[in-house]
This record gives sequence, structure tokens and C-alpha cells, in this order.
Amino acid sequence: MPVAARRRREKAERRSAILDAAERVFLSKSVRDATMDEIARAAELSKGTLYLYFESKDDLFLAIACRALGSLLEQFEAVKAEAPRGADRLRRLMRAYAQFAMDNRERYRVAMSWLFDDDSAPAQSPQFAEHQQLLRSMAGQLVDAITLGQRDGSVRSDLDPRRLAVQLWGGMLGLLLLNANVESVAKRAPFEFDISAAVPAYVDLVMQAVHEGSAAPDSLPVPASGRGAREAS
Amino acid sequence: MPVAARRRREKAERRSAILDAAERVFLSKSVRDATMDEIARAAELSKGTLYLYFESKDDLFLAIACRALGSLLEQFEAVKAEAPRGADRLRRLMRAYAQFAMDNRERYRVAMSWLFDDDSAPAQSPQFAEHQQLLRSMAGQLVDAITLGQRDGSVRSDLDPRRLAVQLWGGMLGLLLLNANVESVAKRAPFEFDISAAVPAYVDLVMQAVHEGSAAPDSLPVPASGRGAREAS
Amino acid sequence: MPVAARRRREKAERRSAILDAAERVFLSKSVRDATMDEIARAAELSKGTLYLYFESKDDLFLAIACRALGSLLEQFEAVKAEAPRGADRLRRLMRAYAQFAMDNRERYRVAMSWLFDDDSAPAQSPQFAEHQQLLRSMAGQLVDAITLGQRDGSVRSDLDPRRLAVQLWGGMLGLLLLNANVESVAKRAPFEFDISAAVPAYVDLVMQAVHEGSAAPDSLPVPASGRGAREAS
Amino acid sequence: MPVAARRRREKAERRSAILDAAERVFLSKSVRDATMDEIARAAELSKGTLYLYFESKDDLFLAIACRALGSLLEQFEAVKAEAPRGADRLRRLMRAYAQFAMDNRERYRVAMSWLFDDDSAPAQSPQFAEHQQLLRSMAGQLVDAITLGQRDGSVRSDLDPRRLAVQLWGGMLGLLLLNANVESVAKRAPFEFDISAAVPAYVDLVMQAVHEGSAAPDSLPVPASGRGAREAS
DNA sequence: AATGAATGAGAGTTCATTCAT
DNA sequence: TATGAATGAACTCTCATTCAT
Repeated sequence: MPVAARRRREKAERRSAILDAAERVFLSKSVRDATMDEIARAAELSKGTLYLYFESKDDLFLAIACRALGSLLEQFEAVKAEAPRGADRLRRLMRAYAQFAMDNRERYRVAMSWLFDDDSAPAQSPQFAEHQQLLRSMAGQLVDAITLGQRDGSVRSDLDPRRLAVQLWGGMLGLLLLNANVESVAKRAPFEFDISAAVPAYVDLVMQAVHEGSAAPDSLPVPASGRGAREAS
Repeated sequence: MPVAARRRREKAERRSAILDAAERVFLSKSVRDATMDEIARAAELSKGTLYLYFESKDDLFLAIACRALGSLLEQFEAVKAEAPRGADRLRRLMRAYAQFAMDNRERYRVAMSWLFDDDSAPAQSPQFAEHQQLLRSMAGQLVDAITLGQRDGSVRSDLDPRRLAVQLWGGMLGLLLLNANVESVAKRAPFEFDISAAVPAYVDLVMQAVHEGSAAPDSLPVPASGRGAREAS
Repeated sequence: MPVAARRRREKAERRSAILDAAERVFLSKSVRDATMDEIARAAELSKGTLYLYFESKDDLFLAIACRALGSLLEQFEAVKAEAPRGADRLRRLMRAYAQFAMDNRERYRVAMSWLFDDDSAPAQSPQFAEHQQLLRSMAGQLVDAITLGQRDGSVRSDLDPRRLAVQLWGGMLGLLLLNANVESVAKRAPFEFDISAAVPAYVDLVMQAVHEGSAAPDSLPVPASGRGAREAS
Repeated sequence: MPVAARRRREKAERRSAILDAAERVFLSKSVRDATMDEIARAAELSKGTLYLYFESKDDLFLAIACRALGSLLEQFEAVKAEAPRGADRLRRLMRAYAQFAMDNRERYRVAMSWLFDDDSAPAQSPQFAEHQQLLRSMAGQLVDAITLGQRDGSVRSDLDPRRLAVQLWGGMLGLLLLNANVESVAKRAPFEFDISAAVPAYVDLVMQAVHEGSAAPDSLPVPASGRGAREAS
């Protein structure tokens, strides 16, 4: 029945179009300030129609975050396939993450602002579960890369993988949020230069501290020598 | 004219009392969710009176952030006085910053949420300027410590001080935001362990990469030579 | 043309199925709270299809009320056939009415809520006329029974039949509404006992006052003379 | 402090004015259809102001009902003081009730429609408690009058006072609701004459059945003679 | 005949801000 | 100086109805 198929396709397309429009609106204002009216206007639809596709503003918002995380996760998977060596894979993951966040500033901002929003979303809905799963997958990738690196000798073995993953991700997060909100930030903390330029350098900076031997860049594992004691929890 | 003096003093006291009350309210809920009504109630004043002391909710909020930054800056000054050596001072600044953010989770959350809030603040008002100045001072402290370290040989000289300062601050910011919003974050990205424990370890991690003797990654592999020991706290 | 006949029959069946579904929905919530979406879902049809069979929500509702009244009227007709004597018939009509309302609490609630709903129904449509006709028939039955009773000496002749019919019906209506809405009522006016038990007793009470031999109160004191006995059910 | 007194008085007056306006609006539409916008317009106030005086639409609505019941209860008290004899007092109470409901049709309609409204009001609020208390008081008055009448021989002693009270009140309720909604009702059940005329006659009708001796009007207590067995529960 | 996506007016409620006293 | 009543624009979300397919 090609009619049903077309309907389904059109529905998916419209859903996607609404997400695009919502992103466009979120782009220019904070998520809290974006109104369903504006989103409807941006999507050239009536407000009621929005609620045909998304249960609530939160749901719509969550869908945006999921879409973004999903596409980021795809890049992570690609990196995983390409980079067998731990430290190398870890660096590439960080770069992919950074690149994504810089190429999709608004999307990233929206996805992350969600993290810090206390009220919203009563935590029940397929969307919410999907979102959680995506975040978990991404964290898992980092942890796996670190563990791998510790096994193949390219990552310092005195660090706890999960804690290190949090440190790496958290650190990136800060810079990427600054980048994603650069207009707001610049008004308040007038930096003299481009944050985006600092991000890749930051990846190098922290990766260096992570390498086994710690002085050795990607390719130069160095015999361990008691540096790490101070990292013990 | 002692009457005028008393008046001035009383005015300052009341202003301060309002800030205390507002802070109490802001800390218990997101800034957006706090209402002027609640603040007035907490301050045991009428809503109208609030506007005698502060131009707007934003202005009030900004004053709180300024007060917090001011007290952080004092600690920075203390560190500056105590630690003459660059890398050491830098590490201490980072630690002081982290400690402050962890001791004042809510305050930090509030002060930083401001950074990412787009629409608020028409960017005009003495408060705004003060806030900017405070942030600039803090950034200046970091840059100074880095420059000092580069001069005294304790910090890698291949890094641009301002860019490095952004990297260090941005990285901290991410982790500290996670820590400040840990309840919300935990709901969405269920971490298996305590973020707060990761923060001091993170300072060590990045400081290690900053020390003179560390290579610029990718481009400048450098023979390992027990750099980390120098930094033992 | 048997095709046309089948079509007609199918149409009637579907219409009836929709009414069943709608009734199910109306019974579980107030008429105002029932939505066309719910009814469509209950009928396993699309919302649009509903409008193929009924002009509007009001029309659909009216059809339900008509069906209920129709079935009540059938019972009235049966009573009429069985009970030749006026007072007896009148009592039986009242009992049949009360019994119907108590056996079909929700249906009765729905049918009567209509009476008090101001805005609905533009008063045009075959449904509306049918509904009016049904009510008129029922009222006619009461009036007829009274008139009959006055002729055969079983009902006081000093009362105007139409006015009395209104009094009897109105009185019943109040108790039956209380019974039909007992959950809501109990919340607000916590009665200490079962309204449903009061209904049959009420019929006896008023019938007693209606019998020939009862005086017109205030103006016509009449010697007592065991009237009530006659009515023993 | 006369300022505070004036403020209090003005506040009460405005509150009352809002109630008046709301009543006016409820008068022309059902409670459910009346909007806060309309009420605000009718009160010549902004919508927000309404919420300064009433927590919610329900609260406003409840306040109207309370005001009406309160004034009705006052009349009940007056009757109580004047009429010492049971049957007489009972009749007067019924008349006062009927008179009130007919003089204040809208008020009565609003107060009673509340009774049958399932959702509204989460049952917590001083208003709700007050409303319950008022209803209880009124019911108590009826029961007291009946009990008194049974003691002084003016009311049949074979009837349970509480059940009888429900019967009397429920019966009145029906007629008075018809009267209060006469416009809507007339459209649907075209009565040939004025319901309001039927109400006093109805009071007489049921009072007659209630009298001890049952044939005797107000003043003619008659020795009991086993009629009532059938009323035993 | 049947669908179901789309509509759009409007519901109740909130809240930063103003201003007469 | 301090008040608190008043504002009104916004907010999210609902739902009877229509109409192209």
C-alpha cells in the first residue's frame, strides 16, 4: 500500500522539518525563552500541529537533543572502526566530539542545556530513555578507548578509566559550551580571542597528560616511572 | 552630617540584606524559576521596595554574581601574594577556583548560569561593568601566572598565555558545572561516580601538561624527564 | 435493490456502534470532558468519520439522550397498558422513572445534564426535534395519568394536572440527580446515608399527597380517612 | 491606623465587586463556559488582578457559592427564631429556601451546579471547608425542624428525620434547578406554564404528606394510625 | 465511505514591573 | 522610604471542526 508508505514518509519529513524549525528558533534564544508559538511560526504550521508530533515542549526539545547525539554517536562509531590504538582512538574521539560541537553549535548548546535544566521532563517517555542511552553509549566509547589504551600501553595505567573519561568529557564540555554560547559569553567576559581556536589545542594539551609516559605524543610510549601516584583517588 | 551617614549605612545594609535573601531564593531553584515575589517575601519587604534598590531582576541577579566573584577574587589575590613561582601559582589559582566552586556549588551555579543566558541584561548598568571587570581581573590573574611561569621556566613557553588561560578556565568550568548541577546531570547521564572527586585530579592532570618540559603534542616529542615530581603539592 | 438495503443497514449499524462507544465515553466522564478524540478511539474510527454520522458533538450527545429517553418511554408505554387506574398508573410511572434512573445512573446523568447546559445545540436538527418530542410524550403520559385519576376518583381533583405533573417530575428529578451524581455530591455535602434508598420512599410520600381525599393544604383541611392504605404497593 | 483600615475595607469591597461581576458573567453562561477574561472585563480589572483576590477560577466560583449559601443560612436562622412549632418551621424553611432560590436564580444555579461538578476543586482550601460547613448547617436545620415536629406531634413520627430531610431537599432541588435553568429547559422541554408557580404549590403538596395525620394541614395534628409502615427503611 | 493531519481561537495561570498612596 | 494593588503580555497546552486525499 504505497499510500501508507507515503504517509509515513511525509510524517517523518514533517517531524524533521519541525525539529529543524525548532532548532532555528532555539538558535536565537535560550531554550526557555523559545515559545511554541515561535516554533510554529518558524515551521509555518499552527501551534496545534506541533502537538500532533510532539507531546510537549520538553518532548520536542528532547527530540532535538536525541537527533544531535545520534549523529554524534555515528561519528564515534566511525572513529572506533578506524582507530585501533587506544590513545589514538581517544584523541580522535575527542576531536570528533569537539568538531561536532563546533560544527553544530546550536544543536550542541541545546543538547547540553538540557543536561543542566532541573525541572523539565518528568523522566518518563521513550525519548528520555533514548537520550539516556545515547549519553551512556558515548561515555562507554570514551571509557573503552581508555581501557584499550591502558592495555596496549598508550595510556597511563595509573588512572581510573571512568574517572578519566569524566575529566576529559567535562573539560571539553566547558570549552565547547563557551564556544556554543560565545555571543553571550563575549558580552560578559570579553575574551581577546577566538575560543574555537582553543579547542583543538586543548585536546592536544590534555591528551599529552594522558599518554603513557606522559611526555610522549601519540606515537611514543615511554616506560612508566611512578609519576601517577598523585592521581590515586 | 551624621544623619546622612547613617542613612547611607542603612541603605547599604538593606541592600545587602536583599542580596542575602535573593541569594537564598536563587540557590534553592533555578534563577529563572525564582520570582520577585519570593525574593520580597524572603527579604521581608514589599516587592516594590526591591525595585528601589535594584533596577530589575537581572540587576539583582548580577549583584549576587558580583559578590560571589568578588569573594573568589579575594582568594585569588591571596594566592598571588603567597605563591611566587609561576606553575605553582597557577596550580594554586586553579585549586582555589575549584575549591570555591565546590564549596559554593549553588553560588557557582548561579554565577555561571548567567554566562549562558542570552537575553538578559541590556549590558548597561554599573553592575554589568563591575561584573565584566571582575571576570577580566580573574582572567588576568591566570594570564599573569602563566607569563610568570614562562619567565621562570616552570611553564611551557610554547603556549600562548591567553589561549592557555582560556583552555584551563574552560576545562575547569565544564567539570565544575557538572559538579554544581550534579543532581540534574545524574538524572540524565547516570554517572557511576562522584564528579567532585574528579576535580582535584583534573587539576593535576592538566597542570602536568602545562609544565615546562612537556612537549607540544603532535609536533614536538620530548624525552621524558621526571617533570611531574616538581609539582608535588 | 438489495445493495442499497445492505448499505442502509450497515450505516445504521455503524451509527449505533458510534453511539455505544460515545456513551461509554460520556459515562466515564462529564460530557464536557469527553473529547471527540476519545470517542473516535473508543469507536475504533477516525475522528473525521464521526462527523459523517453526526453533525457535531452536540448532535452526537443528543442522539444518546434520545436513545435513553426512547427506552424510558417504552417502559412508560408498558405501564400505561398494564395499569388502568389513575393513581396506580401514576405511581407506577413514577416508579418506572425512578427505577430507570437508578438502574442507569450514568445514562440518566448524561441525559439530564443536557437539560441544564445552556449554550449547546442551535436548536435546529431532527435530533433536537425528536428529543423534544420524547420529553413531551413523557410529560403527556404523566398528565394523562393524572387526568385519568381525577376522572376515576383516585387523584385529587383540586390540582391542575399539568402543574402537578411538573411538580412530580421536578421533585423526582432532584433526588435522581443527587443519586446520579452521588460521588460528587458526597464530597461536597457529606450525607450520612444512601440517597438511593430515599427515592422509593419519596414516591410513596408524594403519592400520598396526591390521592383523592387529601386536602388542598392551607385552604382545605379534610377529615383524615385512611387514604394511604389504598396505595399499599 | 486608619490607612490600614481603609485598605482592608477597599480590599473587601473589591473582592465583593469581583464576585458581583463574576456572578453577572455566570448568569449569562454556564460556569464552565465563563472565562476569566470575561470576568475580568466585567469587573473592569485585568485578569491578573483576579488572581490577587482568588487563587483560581474554582476558588472564585466557590466564593460565590459560599456567599449565596451564607445569606440563605441567615434566613434559615431567622425562620428558626420565629417558628417554634416543627411542621410550621419546616414549611417555612422550605419556603425560605424556595424563595431564595427563586429570588436569586443565578446565584442558586451557580451554587448548585458546583454540587454536580466532578472535577473542580481538589477539596482543599478554607473556601471548600466553609462551603461544606454551610451545607451541613442547612441540612442540620431541616433535620432539627423535623425532629422537633416529631416531638411536638406536628410531623409524622414514622419517618426517619435525615432521610426525610434528603427527600424534601432533593425534591425542592429538582424544581428549583428547573426554575433556575428555565431558559435552557424551556428550549428542550417546552412546558406550557411557569415553573416558578409550581414551587410554592409543591411545598404545600409535600408538607401535607409530612404532617402527622397526613391529612391535616399545618394546624391539624391528627392521631397517628399506622399509615407509615411502608416508609420504614 | 473513511481517513487523519491540520487548524486556530482561546483556556487558565504567572510574573516582572509600575505607580498612587 | 516603603508599600502592595494593579497590570497585561506571555506562557503551554487543548480540542471541535474541516478538508484534501
